Amino acid sequence: MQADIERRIVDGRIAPGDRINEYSMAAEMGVSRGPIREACRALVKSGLLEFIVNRGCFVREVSKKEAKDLYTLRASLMKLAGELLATRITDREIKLLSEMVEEMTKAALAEDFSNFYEINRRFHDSIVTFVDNKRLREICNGLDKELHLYRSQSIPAGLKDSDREHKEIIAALSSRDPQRSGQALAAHIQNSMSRFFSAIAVGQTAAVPVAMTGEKT
Amino acid sequence: MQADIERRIVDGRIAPGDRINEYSMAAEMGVSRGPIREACRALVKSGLLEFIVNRGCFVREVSKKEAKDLYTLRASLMKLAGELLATRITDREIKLLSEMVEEMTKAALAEDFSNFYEINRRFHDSIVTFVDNKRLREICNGLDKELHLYRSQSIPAGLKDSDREHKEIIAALSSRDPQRSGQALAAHIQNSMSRFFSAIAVGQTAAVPVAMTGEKT
DNA sequence: TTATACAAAATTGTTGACAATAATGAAATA
DNA sequence: TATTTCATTATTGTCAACAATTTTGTATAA
Repeated sequence: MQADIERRIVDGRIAPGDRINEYSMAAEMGVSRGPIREACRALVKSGLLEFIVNRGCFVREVSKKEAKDLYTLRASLMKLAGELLATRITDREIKLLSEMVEEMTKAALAEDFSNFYEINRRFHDSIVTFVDNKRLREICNGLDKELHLYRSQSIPAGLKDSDREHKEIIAALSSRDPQRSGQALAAHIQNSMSRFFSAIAVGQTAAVPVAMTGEKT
Repeated sequence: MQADIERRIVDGRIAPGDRINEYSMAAEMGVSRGPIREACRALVKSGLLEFIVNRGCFVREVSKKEAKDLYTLRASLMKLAGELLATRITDREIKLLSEMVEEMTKAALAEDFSNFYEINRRFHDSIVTFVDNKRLREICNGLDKELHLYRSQSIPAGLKDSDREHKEIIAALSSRDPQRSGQALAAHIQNSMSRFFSAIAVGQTAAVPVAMTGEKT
């Protein structure tokens, strides 16, 4: 239920700014409004929805400033994840991560972006899972979903750089060096942010007609 | 409504492990079960309640391992807060923080622990507020509340050390040195954790009769 | 034409009732 | 006595209806 609404938000079927109409949503899902309202309260707390009394729940519109703040947070937490994981990661876990990076390399070559992004998501989730700090994982995944609200119209950019950074993350974790691992992960998130904002900036200047067909800046 | 239930949990009127009886809670608050259920869904997402289908919501029981994980997270985020704040803090903000520390010093001398903790809470909230990263603030305050579930029976301990660390935080922020500020805040949280677990350990060995009058380990 | 006032419709807020499930306690059995 | 079975009770899950509020559309006036 909650996961269902979440999916609709994350994959863009409901766009930022849209209101969740309790009645329609309930009808679509074949339930009454009660469960919908309950699910929405949880999504508000997790940052995907905004709630205005007597007006309802709206899909969050994440501003550029907020997106930067979220990236900063995420970079800091992934740094922590790297530091903690370096001293406890198992060979098996390194192998699993390596395999994902290999798959991503292939997907990048095949220009299969949606597959790349899905593996990428799993890659980052695996890292925070291996750290074995439940709340860290929840928060990181929450931030990722929130950022997705901003990135939704994301342009695939810098896959080659991303790939190189993934390999450095694996190397750092394999060396079991906390500092290097933390640094590798923090840098990767910060670079992702840079790449994303660069891609956006290009889109704004070079592709104005497209950008003006209904998107928000 | 949600804040009301939250208060009951944080100040211990409802203890960890207790179930939220929707009907009684609704009656106590003079509303029906709907709004109570909605509020509880939010509190589940924020980590204060645990939800089991067909059995209801229970106040989280935070294990020692989880408490350590939360402290680790909080230390890392407060470090980030220090790093970010150092380069943007205003003289006025430094003054406000200094005043709180002074008040805490007084409260510590007067052995007014509840007052000390309230100012301490405001002190830490002010720091994350001044950083101007909304989500960082929300997460830090959330972690604090969650930790409160574990610390609820907290023994006042190391107020003098805590006071000294607060002064170093002020000094570090005043010097506008990101590294030093981050370090001061991270150390403060880590030391808080150490002090707390030491106090707990003492209670377990030296004060067993007291510890056995109904508390949980 | 624009602005305002007001009625109608849509939507959220809240409730009480009923269904489904789990917890409790008493009776029957070993 | 201890254990199991089963009916009773308590509690959560869901719903549909109504109240309160906001939004929308229309008619009126400047």
